[in-house]
Amino acid sequence: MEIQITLPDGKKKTYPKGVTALDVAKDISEGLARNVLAAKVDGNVMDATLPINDDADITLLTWSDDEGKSTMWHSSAHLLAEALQHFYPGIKFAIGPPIENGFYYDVDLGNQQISDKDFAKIEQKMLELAREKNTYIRHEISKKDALDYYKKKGDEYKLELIDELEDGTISFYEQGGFTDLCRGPHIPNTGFIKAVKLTSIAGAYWRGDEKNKQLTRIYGITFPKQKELKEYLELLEEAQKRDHRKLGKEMGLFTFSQKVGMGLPLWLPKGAILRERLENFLKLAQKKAGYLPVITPHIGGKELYVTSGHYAKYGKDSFQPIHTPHEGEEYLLKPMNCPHHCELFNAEPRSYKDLPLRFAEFGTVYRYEQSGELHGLTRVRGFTQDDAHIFCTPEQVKEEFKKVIDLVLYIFKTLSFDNFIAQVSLRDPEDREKYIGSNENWRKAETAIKEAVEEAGLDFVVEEGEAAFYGPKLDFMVRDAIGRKWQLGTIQVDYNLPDRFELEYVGSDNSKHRPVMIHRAPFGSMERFVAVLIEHCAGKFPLWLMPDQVKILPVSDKFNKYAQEVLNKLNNYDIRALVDERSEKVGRKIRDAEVEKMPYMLIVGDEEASNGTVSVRKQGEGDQGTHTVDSFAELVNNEIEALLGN
RNA sequence: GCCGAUGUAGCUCAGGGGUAGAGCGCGUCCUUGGUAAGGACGAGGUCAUGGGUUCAAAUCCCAUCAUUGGCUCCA
Repeated sequence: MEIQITLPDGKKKTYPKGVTALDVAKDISEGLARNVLAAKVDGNVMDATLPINDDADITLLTWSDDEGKSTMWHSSAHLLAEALQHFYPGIKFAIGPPIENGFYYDVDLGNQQISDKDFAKIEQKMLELAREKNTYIRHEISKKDALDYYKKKGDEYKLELIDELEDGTISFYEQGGFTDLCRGPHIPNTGFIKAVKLTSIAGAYWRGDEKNKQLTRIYGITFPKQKELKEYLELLEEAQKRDHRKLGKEMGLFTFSQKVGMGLPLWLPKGAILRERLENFLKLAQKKAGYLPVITPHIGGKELYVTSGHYAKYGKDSFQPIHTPHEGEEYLLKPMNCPHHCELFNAEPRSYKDLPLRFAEFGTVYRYEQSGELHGLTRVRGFTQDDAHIFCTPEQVKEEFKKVIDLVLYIFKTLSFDNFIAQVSLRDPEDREKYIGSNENWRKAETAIKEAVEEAGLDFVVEEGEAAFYGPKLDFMVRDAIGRKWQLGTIQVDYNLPDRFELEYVGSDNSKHRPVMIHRAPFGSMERFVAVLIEHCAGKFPLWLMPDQVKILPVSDKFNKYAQEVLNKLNNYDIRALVDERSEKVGRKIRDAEVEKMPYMLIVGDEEASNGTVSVRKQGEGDQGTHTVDSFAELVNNEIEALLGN
């Protein structure tokens, strides 16, 4: 019996039935066969060593394929388990999947302890086992036998997993002296793993539920070449240099104080200037887009949040109410601006002619976050949202939504954020209880978002179960220096709050109607946005955002006076400059200015002072020749205008 | 909140049961310079906090606090 194998380039070849992907690879070239980690057969990733019995499309997966990498990391998790089993008798295994950068295994060590000091010996053992080139052998096994195996081992985690599997679909994988419940696929043998690095150790709850027992999670990563591990570690190191916490400190942008409280950032002058520029930039864009400014207080009466539904949902997990000393009133620190904005809408009778009504506010909100979750400026307890709420008719929703998408994209483009992910977050179809509002409204909102996103031509991913409890949303996600995903901009459709606050407008038919609300924040929060911006540009902000744009470097003390004259002139042009008056050589002043990422340096000495000029040096680019102060100012302002696209 | 790690000068970090260390930064003085580090001298620390062990603790032990890597959560 022969079968036909179709390769990705469309080439068809005939092989005897039962041929393996590895055989096919060997047929193509020995070199390829040495690099095949797994195979995709009719769209399913499987072991390269399994027989293929029917005509099939196959793709051979190597290290250059994401699926090849994750197969190897999955196999690496098994290898880690085998090594752990060697050192920690009685260890129980939970789950050990591949992840984006490597893999982990969750284990229950019983009374034994493990720490990162043990990593070296575990890594060595893994490499030793890898060198044995043990094959990963797949065993199809009956549910009963699977259960018996783990009953004997006393591993309740695997038993729980098997319990949920259907008989006939269960497989074990065995390599060397280790057998694990596993769907697969795996690499042919452990020999592909040439470099191993265990990266961290952490607690993780069994099945991700904090009510369950906490297991020990060991993270690691492996590579087929030692060199690649080295490169990866260097990359990590580079990324850490961009960490906004480090750069924020170095550049004097923000700080924290124990006395003020954890998760409550303090903006230093330079950071405040940066943030102010961002705010002004957005304010201008919003003004053009028809937003109206509003201002609301930092606290709100408890009833406000009872009405909005937030009290029932988050009351217990918020900063607790503030009580007035004599009247016994209760106020909450505002965790969001929308209830206040609803009351602004309600302040006057509204006509359909007023809609869409767009209320914008840089509103500072306070949310209780668990202490362990706080992180630099990306996860804080007090932050300022670039918030706005659009009140519109149901017919206007899609159009307004699209306009907001345009605004977000304009902002991202201006700041050259290009590698964001647009994520449409919908309800969890399994768990309707989590959400408030009618099915009808949810369906309307979800449809409006999907249509708006499609019409805007945006690439997006859909995540079920990620919606806010009151409505679906479109989030713009970006990654930070260490690869973590953060939500920046967000746009959310809400049919719920207008109901709860009984918002109404008079339609053209002279009867009352309920408006729809769109919550939106292009930056998300100023804190998080600045954090991501810092990491994105490694502290080299666009010129218009730089807290200090120009440093004037007198060649010697004798020219400090002329430097001050230049400074005054630049101030008149609204250029933020300062003078390096230290008694240092100009080479030193240049170096320091370069290191602190000063966009422009103006060297002034005898020649410049007598001609009323400056010698211009651009950060990272070097000498730009001599300019008059006026022409330099023009140059800077032109550059800024070009960046802002005005 | 839970599990792990860390906490020494303004910053980055070394050290380690018996006078507290380096580099950078900072200050003073010398030098007055031309496109990425001039020189000399100096100031700065109850070694996170509180207990314990010890003749003696920054060092060992315990607790607390903070920071940090994860987990859970995230309007």
